[in-house]
Amino acid sequence: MKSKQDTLYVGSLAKGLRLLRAFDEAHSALSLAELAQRTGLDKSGTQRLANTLHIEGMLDKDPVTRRFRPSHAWLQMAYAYYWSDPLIGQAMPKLISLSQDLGETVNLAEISGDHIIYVSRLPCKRTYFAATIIGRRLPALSTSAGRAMLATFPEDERRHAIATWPITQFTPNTTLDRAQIATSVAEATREGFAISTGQMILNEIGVASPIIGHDGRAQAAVQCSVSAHTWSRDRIIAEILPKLQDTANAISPTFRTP
Amino acid sequence: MKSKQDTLYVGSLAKGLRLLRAFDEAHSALSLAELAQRTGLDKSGTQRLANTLHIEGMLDKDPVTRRFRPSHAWLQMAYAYYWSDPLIGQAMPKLISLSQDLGETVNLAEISGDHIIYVSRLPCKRTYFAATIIGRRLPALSTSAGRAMLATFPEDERRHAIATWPITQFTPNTTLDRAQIATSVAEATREGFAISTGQMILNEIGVASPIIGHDGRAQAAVQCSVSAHTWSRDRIIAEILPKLQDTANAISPTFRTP
DNA sequence: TCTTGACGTATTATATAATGATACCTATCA
DNA sequence: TGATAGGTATCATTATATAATACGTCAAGA
Repeated sequence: MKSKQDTLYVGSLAKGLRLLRAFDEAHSALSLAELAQRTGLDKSGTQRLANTLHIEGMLDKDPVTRRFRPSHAWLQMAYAYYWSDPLIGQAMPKLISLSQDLGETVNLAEISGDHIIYVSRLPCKRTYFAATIIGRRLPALSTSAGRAMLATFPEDERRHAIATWPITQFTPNTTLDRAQIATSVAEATREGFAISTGQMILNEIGVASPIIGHDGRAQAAVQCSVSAHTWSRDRIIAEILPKLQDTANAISPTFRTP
Repeated sequence: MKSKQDTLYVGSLAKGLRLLRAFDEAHSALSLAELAQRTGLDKSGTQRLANTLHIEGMLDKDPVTRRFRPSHAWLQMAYAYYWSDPLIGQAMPKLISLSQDLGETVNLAEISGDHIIYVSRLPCKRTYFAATIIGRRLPALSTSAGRAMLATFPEDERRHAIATWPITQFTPNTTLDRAQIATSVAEATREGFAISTGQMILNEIGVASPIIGHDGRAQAAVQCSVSAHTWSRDRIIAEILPKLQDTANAISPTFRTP
């Protein structure tokens, strides 16, 4: 086995993390054998690592099926994350007000490489499960929040991102044409917000307004998801957007004081 | 250094987890030295472990202050947790309806040893930060949710818990007298719900209704937090409780089908 | 009822990979 | 300018993780 950068790199720890990452939406409870298969580790190693994680309280083990599952510790990690994110403390009360005001689902998204990640979600309507829980990562180019943020980046960076960042087709309407995305982002640069339709799920419209940092770049965006059945583009711009932008702007100034 | 259970236990992995656990609400960004101090590991070890976690994307490193912070991966872990919790998928849409219906903050709590942990939170009003984020662990005996769940346990277990589980004084009103807690839990056993005042924060009232599993024990509870300034005990029981219990009951049956 | 195979668990000899001491570098402050 | 503290890099040593193997258990199929 190879070390990525010898001597400052602890392989066993990295392997343990591989086990943790083996769990996702499609793999919520894994047997030892599945764990071994998904991580590419051998049986013995998986056994030892999984046992260690179990003893340390990172994995629960069903006493009858012998399957491992994420433990409550995984939620505590989110808790610790929230305290460490300089944005979230500022944003939270304002997002709550906004969601109550709009009566629609409000999200806070941050950029995470070439994806966005939903850091906070305040669902107001029944939607599909994945839209109600935090930590979801989506290709930035396919989301209103991602486009709104990207729109604040320097032009060359923007162009590079549009050309290279990944796109996954979620619905028949997911925009795969990068030229079209470029248009959408350019519009967002001009207008200061992004709007997208049916990218993740059909008949869902997303609007997003960037939260601008001290350097002019957005690290985050306030986003709102509504149903196309009850909302038109014009009405969104007239009724939702102003409040959305006010909220985003209200969060911006205090972010990372210089 | 000693292994807890020789040979099936990987010490380096466990130490790496110690680093992760060093982050909490009071320690959101740690320098190498602080990390070493908080984990009790030596400088070299901390360096290697922290580096590994950084390379693997578990810790972000501020390039200027050189401090480590939880990365977005910590939120992804919460995401994976949600898919693995058999209760949450059932509960989520019903909790959303409830919170919209009540216009008050609704939480889903689960038992976690002698604590409760908030698994889902739907804040509807501005409150203190910690009440808006998931993953918070609180002593079960000091919370309405904890008492509501405990109330469904067999009597000897209940008695043992009341006698031994930890209590932390958060406010001047936090009940420290275990006899009083016993009374409160007994009442919850009779009535099928628990109500508590000013345990975590002054002028906050919590009501909780247990979600009963197939074995008659509650693994979770639906909880609602309101302000004592606008709500009386009687009005809570008249207006909030019925809906709260309906929701809890609606979640129960499908939980862990036999 | 016996055979087979898949899976979880336990043991052990071996050498790899984690270790911790030490030295180096870079800031900050007196 | 010198001293201190904190971060970074190097290296010999052996403790510790490893992978092979063997054992136990259960369920399916013949």
